[in-house]
Amino acid sequence: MKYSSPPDRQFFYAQVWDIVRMIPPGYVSTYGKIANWVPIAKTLDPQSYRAWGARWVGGAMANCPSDVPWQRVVNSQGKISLPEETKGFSVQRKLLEDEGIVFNERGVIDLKRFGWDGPAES
DNA sequence: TCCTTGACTCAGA
DNA sequence: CTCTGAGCCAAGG
Repeated sequence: MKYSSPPDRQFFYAQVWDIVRMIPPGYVSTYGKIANWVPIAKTLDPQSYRAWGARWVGGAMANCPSDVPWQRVVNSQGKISLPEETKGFSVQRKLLEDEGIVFNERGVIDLKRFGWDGPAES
């Protein structure tokens, strides 16, 4: 069956955190890319992973240890993936600006300029 | 056990 | 550029 083996949430999160910790200051990555860099459990259907991996990464960010630079993870549009009125939004934006990342008028980060290419590129 | 909800992404209009 | 719909797992109430 497609989802016979439930993903090990703890393990998945740990892998995500490891990758996020590799993002250099002043750069950002996206949920989707990170999901791609995490090895897919062989028991997991690739199609489901494609549809849910990014959200699981989001879940990992929501539960990350304090040593993980979660603020360097944004959505594929280059925007902070949190409601603007929340505390988290302002915290994330400030942390990123302190690292030198620039937001345009619409609150969008230029991924061409600040996007990180991944573990392999480092 | 059923129902809701979630830090997503991509294609199409 | 903005908005919509589809994709479809898992934890928690």
